[in-house]
Amino acid sequence: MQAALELYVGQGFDQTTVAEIAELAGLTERTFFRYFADKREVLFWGAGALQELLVSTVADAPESDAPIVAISAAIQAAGAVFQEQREGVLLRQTVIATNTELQERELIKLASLVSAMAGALRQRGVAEPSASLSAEAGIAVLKIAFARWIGEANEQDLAQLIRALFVELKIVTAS
Amino acid sequence: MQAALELYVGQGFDQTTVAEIAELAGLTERTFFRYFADKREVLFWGAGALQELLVSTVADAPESDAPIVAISAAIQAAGAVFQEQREGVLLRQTVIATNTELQERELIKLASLVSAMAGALRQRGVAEPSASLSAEAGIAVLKIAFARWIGEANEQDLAQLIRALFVELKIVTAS
DNA sequence: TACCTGATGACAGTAAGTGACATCGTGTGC
DNA sequence: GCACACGATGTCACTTACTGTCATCAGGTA
Repeated sequence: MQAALELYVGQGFDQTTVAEIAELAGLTERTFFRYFADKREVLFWGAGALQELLVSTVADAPESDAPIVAISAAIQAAGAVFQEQREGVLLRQTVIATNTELQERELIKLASLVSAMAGALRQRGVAEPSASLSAEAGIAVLKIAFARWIGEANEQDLAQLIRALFVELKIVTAS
Repeated sequence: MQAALELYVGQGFDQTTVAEIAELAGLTERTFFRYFADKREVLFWGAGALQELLVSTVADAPESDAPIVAISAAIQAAGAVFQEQREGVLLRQTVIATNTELQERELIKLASLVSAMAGALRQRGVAEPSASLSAEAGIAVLKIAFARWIGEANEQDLAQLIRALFVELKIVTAS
């Protein structure tokens, strides 16, 4: 992972071959593919942990919380994690921004988060389509908040940005 | 396109080589790649037209319409198009459902629709983040409505399903 | 000591995608 | 009627991601 990220950042994702990564890491190309399904997957190793965080946060929310409130709590928790690792997150994102296939991979990971959160809501007794709608709304907020958090120089608090966007979403959909 | 779809449906996307498609279509592999950036893109030829429909529907909505109302109209218009071509849409979707990379491609097309609609809203004077939030909400509704429309045997009206989901979204986010 | 097992290497092969150049058919100006 | 320009296609060589298969090797166990 370290070798791959180093090369992706240094010379670009497209310009980096798996052979180079393997050599830098001191192993074989074949071994690389035993750990990562493809060249892209290296950048999404943390997705599993993120999903667990979201699911457990939704699951552990107070029973009285409405679906969207539980989702909001989960997204904020995710935001806090990003905030803690700002440097690494920014680096990773600069790489992703340069390559379409990486953006595709990121989107399917987000879609997986939606499914997982919707499942966690259903576990709480929330019916469809409310569960899916809430989960989708949460990821939509995360996407926009994340983009702003990265795009703007002045470092805002991501969790706070997320809260503000949930409020804005409420206003926008109320019309 | 016809040759590719035929083969994808008949023997599966993964099992179909570009060489086969080219042969069936009576041209060269190289020529195939002059028309389609990759093997996946064939299935998304209509994305451009869909985007135009969404953008123009948003643009042409009455000035008095709130952002979410304009978005709702656009998504319903898209739904109507799908409804008209139900057979083809279903066929296409069975192919996409079998392959992860196709799902990724579909997601990035949807993300492109979000950007386009958000742009159309900004053109109407809607500020960020309202524009992006509304557009994201609209695509979220479309995704869920589409999944239900396809998944259930009893053929419901897609536009109607979409309308119901916008209402549900309003309720869900109001909490 | 024999053995089992999980991780890695070695190697051959498939197929997607790209770049460079040749060819061909069609229309246009003269 | 002819030379020419140009867009579309074919040809070919090449890179590289990814896969299947078998050999090897190190560490732990009976």
